[in-house]
Amino acid sequence: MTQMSTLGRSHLGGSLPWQNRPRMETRALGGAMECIGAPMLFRRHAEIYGEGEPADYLYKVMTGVVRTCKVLADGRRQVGGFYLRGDTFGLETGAEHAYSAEAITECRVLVAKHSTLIARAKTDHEVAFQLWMLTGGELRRLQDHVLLLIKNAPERVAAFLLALAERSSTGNSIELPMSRQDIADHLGLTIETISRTLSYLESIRAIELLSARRVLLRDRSALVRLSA
Amino acid sequence: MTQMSTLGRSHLGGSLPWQNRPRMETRALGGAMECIGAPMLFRRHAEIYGEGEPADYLYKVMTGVVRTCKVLADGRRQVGGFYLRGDTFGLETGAEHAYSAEAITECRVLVAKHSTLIARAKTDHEVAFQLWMLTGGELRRLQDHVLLLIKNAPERVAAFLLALAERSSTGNSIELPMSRQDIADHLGLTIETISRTLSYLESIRAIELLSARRVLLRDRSALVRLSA
DNA sequence: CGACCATTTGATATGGATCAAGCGATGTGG
DNA sequence: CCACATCGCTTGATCCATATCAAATGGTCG
Repeated sequence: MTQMSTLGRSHLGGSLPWQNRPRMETRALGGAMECIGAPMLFRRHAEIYGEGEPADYLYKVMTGVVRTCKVLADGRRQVGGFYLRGDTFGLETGAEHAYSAEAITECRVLVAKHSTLIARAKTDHEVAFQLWMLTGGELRRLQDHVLLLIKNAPERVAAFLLALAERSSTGNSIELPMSRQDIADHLGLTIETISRTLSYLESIRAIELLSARRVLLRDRSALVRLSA
Repeated sequence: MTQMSTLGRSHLGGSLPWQNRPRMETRALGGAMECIGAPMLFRRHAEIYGEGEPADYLYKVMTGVVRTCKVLADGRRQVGGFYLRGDTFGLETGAEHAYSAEAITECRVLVAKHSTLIARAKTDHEVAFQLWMLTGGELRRLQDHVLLLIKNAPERVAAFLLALAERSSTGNSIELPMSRQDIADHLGLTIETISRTLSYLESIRAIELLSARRVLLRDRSALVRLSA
């Protein structure tokens, strides 16, 4: 709460390292994000906003990877999702952020004031529609995630790898910018199970572990079959 | 798909058993649902719409209970949610229903054409806002559900009972209109585990099983503690 | 080179699934 | 009115997938 206002002031007020606004590929919000979004830089592991803080801003990843998390009273953590280049996060229909958001890698992010977008939405139906669609997209992602959470470990990991490959669209070799712990907390498993399952997938030649953070999908159909 | 159009025609076209439109308690959609919604009756276990069918209608429960489900290829079923009186379901931002919907009990439901609401939303910001809020509410429900799915069995069941009590607001004695299988498929457990967990909760005096389908919450704080 | 942290691998424990039987309501036909 | 079938639920016994505990390995950065 307190930190968010600090964040808002310091980040948006300070001089920024790259004043030239990046060109955008997506048409979400009819370019509103690009028009009114202020660029910000977050370093690795920096908190972008905290759970329960006022949801005053909407964010869009330009470069880097962001995770959203929620921590239960006893320390268990749920990673709600990973946001890659082009993804929007932090959009809420309530007053507060339901999850916190943290930069997994150094990140460039566009930030738009929520109230400004709402004001626009009142006159521009397209903006209103896009806000709705963003929430709807997030809803669909969560529906898929619920389905994932009732599956077994190989199914979850296979589905995760396929989804990540789909989104990062970098061919068959995908980078895992997040730690095993992040993946585990996202899939509702432990780091040991993630590691073992990746080893298992390698043993059946579905993937190859080029390094801990780089995976080669060598048999997508096997992964699809596995992901049930 | 095919069935939906059939449903659309037959249900909306036929003469209805209760022509006097019910009075409504909620202000969702600024009363649009009440103005343009056609009343429909579904009997126990009737399918309201199927997964993958065109999402042409939006529904609101007047009486009875509805469940939404998704069935995986291998038969595993996920019950997405239970919808009680006053709840809206079937709202999609995509073209198709992500889940199917079925009446758990005999149900009276208001049905509004999706395209009509969209058309209204273009001129009436309030309607646009309410549609967004409905999707946002569903999103928040799903976020909570994801959190629930990473907990253990007693935590899940306790949280489920508390949430149901909250929503049905019928004091400490709550009715379970859904079967153990429905609850199990909602919480990602088996009927045996649901049954055992309820027995366990009774053994620690947190609840009392008045009958299989009626539960007395006799120690809410214990349930809250358990639900972590 | 050495310290540190992330990841992997191994051994064991355990919560919930599975398999199986019993029980209690509700309904049906004799 | 009762015998009996059915269905949903409960309870018991056992199994198994994943968690937990523990140690080894490897990669990174000073």
